[in-house]
Amino acid sequence: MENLPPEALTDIAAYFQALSEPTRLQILNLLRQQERNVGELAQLCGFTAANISRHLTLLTKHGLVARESRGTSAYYRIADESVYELCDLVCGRIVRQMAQTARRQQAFSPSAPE
Amino acid sequence: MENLPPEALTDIAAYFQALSEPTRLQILNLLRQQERNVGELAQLCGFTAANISRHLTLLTKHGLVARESRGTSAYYRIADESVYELCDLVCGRIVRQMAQTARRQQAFSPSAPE
DNA sequence: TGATTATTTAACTATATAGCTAATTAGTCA
DNA sequence: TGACTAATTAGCTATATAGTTAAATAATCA
Repeated sequence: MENLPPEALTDIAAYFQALSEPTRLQILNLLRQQERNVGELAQLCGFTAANISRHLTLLTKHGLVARESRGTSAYYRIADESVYELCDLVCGRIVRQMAQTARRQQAFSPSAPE
Repeated sequence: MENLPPEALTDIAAYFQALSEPTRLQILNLLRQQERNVGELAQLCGFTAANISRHLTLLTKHGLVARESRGTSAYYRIADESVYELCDLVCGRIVRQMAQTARRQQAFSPSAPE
C-alpha cells in the first residue's frame, strides 16, 4: 500500500465494501461449511431469494464466491479462502478493542460496570 | 469467525465499512508517513476541512486513528498499524485477480490485448 | 475582551444500496 | 410444447452517506 497509484484506492475500497454488509458476511460464513444454492441461503439468512441473489452476484464479481449451475439451481461456494483471514484479523481487532473499552469503563466505575 | 454470535457480523461489517471509502483510505495512507492536522489532510486530499473532519471522526470511532489537540489544531495519527496488514492483503488479492483477468483476456485475443 | 484561526457540527443535496414484490429468464420433465 | 421450479432482473421505497456551505466551538494572541 506504500506506493499506490491513486486509482488503486478505489479498487481496495470497493473490495472492503463487498465485506461491509452483515448479510454478505453471513453468506460467506454459511458457505464456510458447505456449498449452498440460492434458495437455501435465502432461507438460512431469512431474506428473499431475490435479495440474496443480488448479494451473491456482487460477491462473485469480487471473486469471493464462485457459481455453479446444476439443474435449475445455482450453487455457490467460497472462491478464495483467504477472505477468512481478513475477517479473523478484524475479529481480533474488535475483541481487543472491546476488552480495552471494558477495562476503561471498569476504571471509571469499578462497582457498577456496564 | 467460525462460531460467531450473529451480532458480531454487524461489528465486523461496520469495521470494513470504515475502510470502504477511497477518501478514508487516502487519509490512512497519508498518515502512514507522519501525523497531520485536519487542514493539511484536507489540502492533500483536495476536499474541504469539514468533510475530512467527519471522516476522521469516523476513523477515530473505530480506533483506526488517534487525535491530539495542539494549539488550535487537531493532529491525527495512526492508532493501529495493523490496518496496513489488512490493506496489503487486499492489495495482493486485487493484483492477483487483475493478473488472472489479464491472462484470460490474453487467451481470448492474444494479438490485441486490452 | 475582541479578533483571528482551526475544527467541528448542522443542514442540505446527490447518489448509492438493502430490502421488497412482480416480471422475466432458464432449465426440467410430463 | 406446456407446466413447473429456481434464479435473476426490473422497478420501487426507505435509509445511509459523501460532498457542499454556513454556523457554532475552541484556542490563541493583541
